[in-house]
Amino acid sequence: MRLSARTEYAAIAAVELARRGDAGGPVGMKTICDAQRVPPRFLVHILLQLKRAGIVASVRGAGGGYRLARPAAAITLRDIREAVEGATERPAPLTADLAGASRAATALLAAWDGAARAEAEALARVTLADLAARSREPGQAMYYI
Amino acid sequence: MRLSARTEYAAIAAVELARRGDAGGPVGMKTICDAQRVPPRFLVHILLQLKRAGIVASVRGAGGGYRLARPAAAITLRDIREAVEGATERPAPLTADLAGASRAATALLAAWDGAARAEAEALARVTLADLAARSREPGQAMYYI
DNA sequence: GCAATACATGACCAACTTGGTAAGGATTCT
DNA sequence: AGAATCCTTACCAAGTTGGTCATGTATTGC
Repeated sequence: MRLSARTEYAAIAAVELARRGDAGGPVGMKTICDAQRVPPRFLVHILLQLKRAGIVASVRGAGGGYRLARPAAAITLRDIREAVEGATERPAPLTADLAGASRAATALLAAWDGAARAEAEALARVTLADLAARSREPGQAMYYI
Repeated sequence: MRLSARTEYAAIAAVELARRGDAGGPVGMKTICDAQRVPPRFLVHILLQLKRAGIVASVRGAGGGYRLARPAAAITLRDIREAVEGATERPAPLTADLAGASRAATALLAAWDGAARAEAEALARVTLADLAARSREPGQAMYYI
């Protein structure tokens, strides 16, 4: 799985919003950037995409900022990835001339799609609430590469 | 899951080789291209990658061509994708400054990695032998998008 | 030996994507 | 009014992708 910087930043920001919750009013971009070392000029665009996808909501003006548009338990990593990368869930067939599409190509396409589905389902099982909770657990085992 | 043209072509070519089997000697590039509508000049490079990865073997000279280097049942789509796209299996963390890596980032990384693993395992379950057999089944249900 | 066949290799290129910056506009609070 | 903060569009450098081209090298058949 290839992970773009946009997607990673989007997830980091969303988890940060989930961690802060609704109390304390909306969270400013600056706060997120400071906490997570994300280039602010870039995060603007990403948050905008999340907003258009209905994942976050914004409050303009002084004292404004962002909050999650839905409960953290109702937002998954899959939602976030789709919001940022577009719903390119399913691998498009190169061999689009359907008449000549060999059965081999058909079988292949089904296989690619199965893998894409497996990945998407794995992402759909992780909610922002999970991640926020996990990020608060003390003494958690470090994740090593 | 994003699927590059290289990967798709590589898989198509590999399945074609599996379909033809070892009888009849090596299969020429031209044969593959004609059967599957792949630009020949491009396929050269892809087959070379597959060769370097030990997935196909080549025979040079007149009457030469390609064949699978291993039994079709021992080659999976995962092998092919890794051969072509490089073993970029695991999403690299942007927040590589480990000391400051928040627990949130750590939890996220584990989640991304889980999804990548799920996808890779799904691909590893599909062998070229499966695909070749499936491509020979008559009256198979068409795969619609 | 020679020509034809067919893989091998590296250079090159246009188009697109990615990651990020810049600047000005709109909205709200004080 | 003025400061804070989000919104929008435009722009840009660098890398990746999807190919093409030219040329080299190995093998077979005559």
